[in-house]
Formats: sequence, C-alpha cells, structure tokens
Amino acid sequence: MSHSNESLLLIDGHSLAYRAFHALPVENFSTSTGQTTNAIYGFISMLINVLRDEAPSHVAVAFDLGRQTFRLEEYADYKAGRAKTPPEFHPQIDLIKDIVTAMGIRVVTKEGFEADDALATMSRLGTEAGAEVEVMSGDKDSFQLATDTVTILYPKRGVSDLNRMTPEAIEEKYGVTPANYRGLAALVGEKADNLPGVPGVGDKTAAKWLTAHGDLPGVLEHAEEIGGKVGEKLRDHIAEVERNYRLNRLLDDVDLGLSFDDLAWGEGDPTELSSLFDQLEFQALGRRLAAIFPDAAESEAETAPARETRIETVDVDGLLEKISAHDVLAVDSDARFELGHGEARVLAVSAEPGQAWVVDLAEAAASAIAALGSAFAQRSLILHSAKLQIKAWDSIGLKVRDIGGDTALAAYLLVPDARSYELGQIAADRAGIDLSEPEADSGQLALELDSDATSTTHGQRAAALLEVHEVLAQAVDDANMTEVYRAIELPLVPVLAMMELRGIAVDESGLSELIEEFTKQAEASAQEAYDAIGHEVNLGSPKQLQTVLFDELDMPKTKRTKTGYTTDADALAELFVKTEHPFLQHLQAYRDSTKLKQTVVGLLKTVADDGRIHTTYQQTVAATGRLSSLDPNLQNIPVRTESGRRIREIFIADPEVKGGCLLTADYSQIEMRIMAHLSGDAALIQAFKDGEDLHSYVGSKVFGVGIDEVDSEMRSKVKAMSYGLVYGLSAYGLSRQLAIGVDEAKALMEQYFERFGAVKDYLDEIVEQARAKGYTETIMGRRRYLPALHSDRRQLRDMAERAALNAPIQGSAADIMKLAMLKVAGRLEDLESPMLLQVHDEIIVDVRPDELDEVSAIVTEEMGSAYELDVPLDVNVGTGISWHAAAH
DNA sequence: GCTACAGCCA
DNA sequence: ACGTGGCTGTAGCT
Repeated sequence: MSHSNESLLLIDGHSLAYRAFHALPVENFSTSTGQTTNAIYGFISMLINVLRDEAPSHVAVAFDLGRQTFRLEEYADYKAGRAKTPPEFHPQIDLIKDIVTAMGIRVVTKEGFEADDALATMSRLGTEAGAEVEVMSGDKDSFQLATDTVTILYPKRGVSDLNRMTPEAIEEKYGVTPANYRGLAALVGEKADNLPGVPGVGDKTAAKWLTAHGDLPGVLEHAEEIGGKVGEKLRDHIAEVERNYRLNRLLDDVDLGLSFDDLAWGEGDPTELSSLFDQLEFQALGRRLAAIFPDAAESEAETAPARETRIETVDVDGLLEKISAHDVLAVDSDARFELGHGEARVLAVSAEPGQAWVVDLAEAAASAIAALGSAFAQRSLILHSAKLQIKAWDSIGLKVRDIGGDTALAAYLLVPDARSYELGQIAADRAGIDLSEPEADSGQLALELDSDATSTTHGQRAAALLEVHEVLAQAVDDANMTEVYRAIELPLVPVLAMMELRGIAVDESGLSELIEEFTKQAEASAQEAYDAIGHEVNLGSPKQLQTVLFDELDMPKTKRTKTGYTTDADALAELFVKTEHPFLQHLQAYRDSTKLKQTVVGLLKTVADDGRIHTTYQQTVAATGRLSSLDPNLQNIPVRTESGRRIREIFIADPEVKGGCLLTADYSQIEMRIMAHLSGDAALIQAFKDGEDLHSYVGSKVFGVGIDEVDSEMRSKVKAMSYGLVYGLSAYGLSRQLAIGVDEAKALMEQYFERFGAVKDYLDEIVEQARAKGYTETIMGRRRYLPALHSDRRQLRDMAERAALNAPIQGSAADIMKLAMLKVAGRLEDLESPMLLQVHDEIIVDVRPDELDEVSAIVTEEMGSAYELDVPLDVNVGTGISWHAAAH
C-alpha cells in the first residue's frame, strides 16, 4: 500500500501546552466557573493553526505519562531542580486530551517513556509508510529526528510562530547534521533536564569538534588531542557527556501498539467538541475551528458568516487596468526592511471589500513598477503599517510619498497602550473579520487562485483593509482625533520613512577605535576590582555581586529587589560613602566602560553597506504619543559624561558632501512651558515671557530671595522639583533624589505650590478629569485611556495617577514636535538638506554647505511656531561636523 | 525564549 | 510603595 500523498503531523503535547501556559497570562484566561484555560487556549489555537497550514492526513499528539521514565532510572537527578509546575497546569492537560480526541486526533502516551520517544517511534512509522512527517515540539532533542522527509516545527517565541527546522536549517544554525545534534547537545549540556555538559563548551565549540572527528564517539576517542583549557575540561567531563549521550537519544522502537494507519485523522465527535468549547467559553476559537472542521461549531455559524474573498493573480499591466476606475485602494505586501535594504515580492491590491488582485513584483519590469508608482500617486492608499511598506517598496523602485490611511496608526490612536496592532487582531476586534480563517470554497470562487499561501494571505489582508479602516476612521472621528490622525500621524509616515531610508553617516573606524578603548578600560577596571577582593567574579551578574558585597564583605543591605538586594549605581555610591571599599569604585568604573562598549558594539553591528545607520522609528509604541527608536535606538546615545559624548563624535555629516555639517535644533524646557501653558500659572508664564533662567526664577520665588541670590544648591533643588512634578513626584521621591529629609522635601513642595498655585490646581484637575472621563487629552486631542484610575489596588491606582499627570504634558510635547517636523520637512523639500533624526525634543538635519543659513532659519522658525502657546517656544540651534560638535 | 536587573536617553 | 515614557545587553532560568 502506498502512502506517497500522505503526511503525518506529530505533536509533543506536554511541551507545547507548557509553553502556552507560560506565554499567556493566567489571569486573562479563566471561565466564569473559575477553570483556568490559558494552556488549553494556547495549545488548541496553535493546533488549529498548524492543522490549517499543514493539512495533514495523519495526526497524533503525544503526552508524557508520569515522571518515572527509564531515564530517571538511570540518572536519579534527571530533570531535578525544575521549578514545581503550578497547580493550574495539570488539570488543563486532561481537557486538552479530551478536545484533541474529540477532534478525531489520536492521543498517545506510554508508561515509562517520554512524549519524545513516542514521537520518534511514530516518526519512524510515518517514514516507513512513505509519508511526509512533521514533528512539532518545543524540545530541541527532537532535532535529531530531522531528515529529508521529516521536518521539525519548533516554536520561535511564545506559541504563535514556528521555525521549520529541516536538516539544512539545523546545520545552518548549529553547524552539525541532525544525526550529530545529539552529540552536540551531550557536549553542551541541557539545563532544563539537569544534564550539565562540558563547562565552557557552547554550540560553536561542540560543532567544531564533531565536524573534526565525525561524531561524538570520534570526539571522545580523540579527546586527548584537543588542546587548551576546553580540551582539559572535556577530559574531566567525559563521564557526564557519555551519560548525556545515552539519555538524550530518542527511542524510535517503543511498543505503542499502533500502526501508521491508526494515526489517520478521523472524524471525531463534533457534538462533544462543541460542548467542550461551550464549557470552556471559547468563542473565537470555535469559529476558527469551524473553518477546518465545519461540523464542530454549527451554533456559531450565524455569528461568523463565512467570508468570501475573490483573489485574482494578475501582472502589473492587468492591475493598472483593474484599478483605473478606483480612487481608493487598499494595499498590502510581504514588505521586509533590514539594515537599510528592503524587499517586497507579493503585492495585493483591493478596491472593494472581499476582493483583491495580487501581483508578483519580482516578475515586473522597472518601467511597470514606475507606472504603478504613478498610478498609486493619484489615488488614496489604505495600508497597515504603511511606513514599512513604503520603505520596502522604495528599495524596489516603487515610490509612494503619501498615504490615505493606516489601520495600525488609527488603532494606536484609539488604544495607545495596546500590546500590539496586528491586522488580524484589529480586523477581528473591530470588524468581526477573521483573517486567520482560510477561504471556504475559495477554489471555486477564485478565477485564478495562486497556490502560494503568501499571495492568499496578503490578498485577504488587502481585501479586509478597506472595511477595517472604515470602522477605525469612524471611531477616530467619534473620539475627536481626526485632526491628530489626518494632520499629524498620517503625513508623518512618509517623513519618517524618508529619514529612515536616508540614515545617518557614521565613522566606522572611529567606532572600532572606541570599542578598543572602552574594552581596555573595562579590562583594567575589572582587574582592579578583582584585586580589591582577592578573586575573580562575574561583574555582570547582580547575583554574584550580592554574594561579594553582602556575604563576603558584609556591607549593609541596600534596597530590596524581587530577587535580593540592589547593586545599582545609586546603591553602590551609598555603600562607598559608608565603607570606602575600593571594589565599589572599580565595579562602577567597569560598569561605565562596559556599558559604553556595548553601546558602540551595538551601533557597529547596525551599520549598513552604505556606511550609515538606519534606525526605525516606532509610531505606535509610546502610550503618550512620542516616537520611539529601535534597531538601533538612536534616542539613547550617551551625552551626560565626557566619554559618553565621544560616541556622538562618530555620527557625522554626509562624507560625500564637501563642507557639509550636521545641525541640531532642540526645544528648551518644552515640558515646563507646556505645564505653564496648560496650568495658566501667571508667575510661570511671566518667567518664560521674560526669558528668565527658569530654575533661578523659580528658586527666587520658592526661597523668597532675589534672583541673583539663588545659589547653585537652591537652583538644583528647584530644578529637580520642577522636572519631578511633570512625572508625579512624591515628597518621599524628592527627598531620596536630593538626599534630604522627607520633611524638608515636603516643605519645599509646599513652598513651591504656594508660589505656583495654578500648577497644583492643574495637576489635581488632570487626575480628577481623567477619572471622570476615563482618559487624558493633549493639546491636539490625543487621548490616553487610564481605567486603572478606578482600580481598587492602590499601587496600580497610584501608577495610573502619575501616568495621568504626565501624559498630557509629554504627549503635548510630542504633538508639537511632530507638527514641527511636518513643517520643517515641507520646507526642506525644495532643498538638498535632509532631516535625519528626532530625539523627542531635538531634530538633526544634514546640511549642505550653501544651505546652512536657510536651513537654520527654517528650523528655528518652524519649530518656534509649530503651535502657539501662552509662552514662547525657544529653539536652540547648533552646527558641527559631528553630532557632538553640533551640540550647543 | 522568558524575566530580572542594570543603565542609557528625553 | 514611593517620578513618566522608551530600548538594549547580560545573566540565569525554563
């Protein structure tokens, strides 16, 4: 009997349920009767996805049965030291087994063996029957099973993404064949199973040895010839390695009493399945299941009408013709962008809900792509995460400079502190569209269905976009955020895209020199630290440092953390005052240098082929409305210390332009100005209008002295106080920061509020209003919802109150900066000087030599007039060859 | 792969 | 418990 068209899916139930249990928060998953369901939900969700994607003919889920395995018999400490499984976990396993069985899938367990052994055995059965086999397991030991016909599906992170580990993928990642993976694991060891390997040997070393000597027995035979410290360690640990090698072999000849045919995916029991899902209160999951298992969720049929998406594959000319009559288009693609270079192949366009055209951009001529760009330019484009799309398309010549809507941005404005803004989630939540669902009968409806799953995916996304955006745009309008959306966030997208595409030039050899220098400093400090205590210790390990400080040196205990006592910089400084132990200074010096080194190493890794660093701005991350920057983060480049500032010297003006320079322009005290404006405090407003030194002015009022009599100590107290207010600082916090008594801090705050009474009224009012309305608002009407203001948990409520104090101020500053960037970008369009970076209250422009005066004037004018407050907006401008030199 | 800690920025 | 908003690296654990 031939099974050549058959495929077998094997799943390690225990390891994946365990992952799901930890990936999904327990508190969000329980039924009205108190049954915890996070592991069930996560596992079944994952199962549905993989069944949908792989469509296997045969399936089995294996579970461990009890703890007593042959491995435990050989090695009493096998898997010892594992944290005890929380009590909520095991009851869920039984329910998972029930559901799996009701789905017509074989559940396999075998006393005395682990799930992995059952998987190995069934994998052999499948292979012998000529089937394609896929093994889904969270245990890396399964890698040894990979062959040309056996692929391991290994969960990437959480439970949603799977890595397809083919023999090639395993070789690429670990440098060894699947057959040798066992040997590699034996050498490196497995912490989760309490199987220590050879100390100091990681994947790289193990792979080197295995390659040199063929396999693990070969390595052990030639152990004598392996030099260095690691060779010695290997010889010292041969017994452990041999033990690991015996224990991590998966047995493929366990007597399961099953044949391949017994694993066929059967009909199951739809009635039972429905009842289980009802009992567990799974609704969305029931609908997703219905897609692959039509009988299972009949009752849900009317709440989730089957959606039809007509997807048609066309070439660019065909697409141009199709879209000619449409003004609004939804577009999605498989956009990617890394290290300054983007890619996109599959482009899906939709002009009405439920319909999409898909083109393969890789097969399109440059002229066709240019024509597509022109057609797009005349239409309003609705996208999801438009900036990524624009950047990826730019790399292949498809230039888009304007967008009509972005579902991610709209969803962000509506819920600015959501965990993610994935289209699937938004579509399901806002428009009841389930994008994870495959098409019912799509084969009949599609005129020319592309077999490639990617084109279906992007086609369905594009087809859903118009409807999803419609709903979101209405909600944005209902929340009075249309201006923020259409006049700020949307037009900012192409501006940011251009900044990211351009990137900032760096001096690579300068970076390398800094690494060398900081490394030397770190090594010297580490040595001095070791000398001070008489032995070596991992200075990067807070845990080991605690042993040194509090056990060996018997220093007084610092502030508690969850896992012990803090060793942070403030605590080290305090300890030094008390003990004067030199170790503390060397440790701090070590930390300073390694931190700088890491920063520079991180930067060097991100330099693209064009010698420039292209950061990515996140427009939907900060709950207040700020941008954030990542890969690398260019918004936290050191500036406070002299050595830190040297890192800013390597960010330079475009070296291709002779005589150019960088220009930095920043707002001075923008948050305090916004506080003055929003509170309407007459004294504070007057201070800004008079152009007084703010902190000296406030100091003179608070301490009742002349402005010239405010000494530096008074000034710094008041400065800390002013900034602290914006963040909801307490008297206790102020006392800690200024190292003064709580009473003194309290008195200081009272004095402050006596002089600036409107500020206090305003701060009180913000919280009160937020409590009543449920959200705070910025000057542009950007909202932040704070339901925790009503929490009965004190700590959560306090945090929400501080967030409420800060959000309108930080958020209004973000609004103003975004408005300024739009104006500056608009006026720089006709010049050759591009804007490169934004760091919250600062922008950096690469200035062509003949444009310096004009750019300087533009930036000052536009930033200064971006938004009219009751106080002036002061802008400082500086220029220089590097970011450091341009500081002022 | 996750959390905790530490530390950099506005 | 005690100041907001971010990102990244290492250690130590699953």
